[in-house]
Amino acid sequence: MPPAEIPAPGATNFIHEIIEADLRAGKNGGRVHTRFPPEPNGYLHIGHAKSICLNYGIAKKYNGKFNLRFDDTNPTKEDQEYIDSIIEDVRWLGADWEDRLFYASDYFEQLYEFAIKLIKKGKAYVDHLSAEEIREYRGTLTEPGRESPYRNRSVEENLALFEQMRRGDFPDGTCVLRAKIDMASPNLNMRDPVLYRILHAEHHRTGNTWCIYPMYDFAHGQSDSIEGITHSICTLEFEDHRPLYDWFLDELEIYHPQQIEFARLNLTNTVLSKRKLLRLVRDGHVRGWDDPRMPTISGLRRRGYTPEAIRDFCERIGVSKSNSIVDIALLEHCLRQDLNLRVPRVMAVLRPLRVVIENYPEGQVEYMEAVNNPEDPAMGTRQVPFSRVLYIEQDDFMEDPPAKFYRLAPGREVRLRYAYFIKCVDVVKDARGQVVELRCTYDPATRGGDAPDGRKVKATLHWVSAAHALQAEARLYDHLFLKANPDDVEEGQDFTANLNPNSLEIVPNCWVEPSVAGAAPGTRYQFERIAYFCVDPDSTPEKLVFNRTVSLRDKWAKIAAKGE
RNA sequence: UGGGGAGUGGCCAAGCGGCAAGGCAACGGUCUUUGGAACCGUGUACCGUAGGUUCGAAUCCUACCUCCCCAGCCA
Repeated sequence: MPPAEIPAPGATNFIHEIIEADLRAGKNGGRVHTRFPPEPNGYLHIGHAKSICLNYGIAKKYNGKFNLRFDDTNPTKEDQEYIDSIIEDVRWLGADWEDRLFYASDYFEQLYEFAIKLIKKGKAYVDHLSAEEIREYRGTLTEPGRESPYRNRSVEENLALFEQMRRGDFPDGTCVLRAKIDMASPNLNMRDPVLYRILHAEHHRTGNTWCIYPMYDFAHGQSDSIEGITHSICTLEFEDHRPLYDWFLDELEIYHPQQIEFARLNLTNTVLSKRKLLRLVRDGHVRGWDDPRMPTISGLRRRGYTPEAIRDFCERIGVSKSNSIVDIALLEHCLRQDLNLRVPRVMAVLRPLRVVIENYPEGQVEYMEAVNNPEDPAMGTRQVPFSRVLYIEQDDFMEDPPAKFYRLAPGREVRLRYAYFIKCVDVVKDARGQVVELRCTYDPATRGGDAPDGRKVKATLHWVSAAHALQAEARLYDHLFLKANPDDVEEGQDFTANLNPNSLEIVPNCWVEPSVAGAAPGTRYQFERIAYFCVDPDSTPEKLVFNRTVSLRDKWAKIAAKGE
């Protein structure tokens, strides 16, 4: 259920409540305008999706507007690659910024003018203290800071110095522009924060036109103001920056957006910080930002997630101000919920066990009609070839079955989905005693899956015709981290100690029914009784490659696990 | 021991003074040509703690406890 389709009135979280109160009070002339303001220094992840859905959802719900703006104020960490990926991801998630794609760098000249205004008001000064000295002068959490000796330079001197900074007269680190607020403030953000620093770095958009760049704090609030953002929604850690943003807006006498903070998303069994995700990529713990195990949007997309499932998830987790860790099982639930209704079924055997139907004529092939999706008859049917030699799943046979195992066993009869009842009459083993083949017989009267005499079987197995099946590789993914909280480690260890060594299992020799031939990367299927899969971009016509998106819920797995 | 936030069943989360929604998870069961899906059922939540106000408090007041964020010329 995309946010775009639920314009139903009524607050569903505390931010909606605030907005509705504003609307009732006639604030902003009834206007609602939000934005998503990423820094292009990494890939977007599921936590960002929460913010995107929140902001875009609000714009849709209250008939407002939504901007995409890059807060690109630090050229040393940003890159066009990130801009491209972010644009792709936000669009894929379904948020529409129409023609309002902006960059904080679009406002560099304006921001510079704002700085001049503060200097002229005697509210900003050029400080020649070194970075270390500034830190020392800032004081601590419990002790007030000290004023810089350069704090009381004249307006003229500050203007001249700032002009020189812009002109490039000084090397990096020589001096900074600082706001003149209160070195004794209990809020460290108010202790004369740095506004501009010298960075002789080429900016991915403005090139070399600037060698001074505004700090995020000096750019963010004003950018929102410039864009007429009515509700600046951000995460909790910016709560104590709010007084600073308010100070800028007041001193500059410009439009005043309202900042509202909410708790960022945390998910069990994964990490959601850019720093840690970057580390996983750099250290080769995963194959890249779009590794299907990554909680990045690109990773989830490659894994087979749908935007709808992610939106539904973001809807269900709610929005509050308390730090929380959402169970990743909820994300997976939303995924299954969505996939179940729209993804076609297909039969595939991951770990093949050869089955020969002794009484089935050699060379004969029958085409069985199979339903593409029992949840949606409109998806039609397909023909699946059946012949004398088949493959079934190794797990579907046990020579010495325990009590609740209903599947195939010596002498037992089961149903082959959409085909016949078969009975196991013999088990063929190799020299090591491994079962390598099953000899079975079929009952021609059970074609279609029912016995005219009314006898029942307790299990239905999926299968594939050996002569017709396509070879494939399956990549089975599991949680990236073993512990719900990856940061729960022993002294001296870090989160990588909790990495799941089995987060990727490659099953090289699988067989899938021929109907999937030619499927494009990204195509999703449910391999019946196993899991949802999608075609990976690594797939070739010769060798199909499938990613396991999410497994089916498996009651037998639970029963089996309990038995052990 | 400065400032800013938060504490409701295993995990999220409603609740805004009148006698604790919902979802996920878990556990039973029904049904089933996916042990899938669907459907039905199962939790004495002393609402962080202790006091107080009130006929009545998760909701108001006081104190305390615990957790998170802030000392980048990062965002």
